[in-house]
Amino acid sequence: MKYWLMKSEPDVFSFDDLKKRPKKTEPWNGVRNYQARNFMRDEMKIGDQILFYHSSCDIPGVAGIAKVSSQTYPDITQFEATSEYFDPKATKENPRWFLIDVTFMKDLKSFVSLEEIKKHKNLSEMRLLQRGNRLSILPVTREEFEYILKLGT
DNA sequence: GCCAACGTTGGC
DNA sequence: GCCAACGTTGGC
Repeated sequence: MKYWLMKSEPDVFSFDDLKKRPKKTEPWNGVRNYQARNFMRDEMKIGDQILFYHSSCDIPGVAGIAKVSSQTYPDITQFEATSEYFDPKATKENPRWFLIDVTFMKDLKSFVSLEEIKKHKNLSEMRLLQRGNRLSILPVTREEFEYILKLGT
């Protein structure tokens, strides 16, 4: 099993929004970055655990725990001409963008802010903290995942 | 709103 | 295939 951190802007789609979805599940559509796509297409498997991270907001940080709940499949928004995620170069025979479904797994007792994460030496190697890392999906080690889980408990 | 970092695009 | 220009991300 692998561990991941997935960023979402809470104004657009927050951890609470995920909990309110039917089956507490959301297809992670709209990713248009190849590295992030490759993670979803090639590496993320059902049952992998996810730190659900709020970005571009007043207090960035990990809001809760989710999990991967589907195998990879094409992001349908790439075919929809009216979608903001429409990609004219993608075809159904040859889709360009893939995703997985994300499902709510559990709440944290307390939000683990980016500020808090930065205080802990054990987390200093996290890709999240490395310079210029703007990827919306990042791998996390088991140790980092468990450490953050503990901070939030 | 600023700006560093970096991905993408397109002309050559 | 290079690289300048441009766009986006995201913390501050």
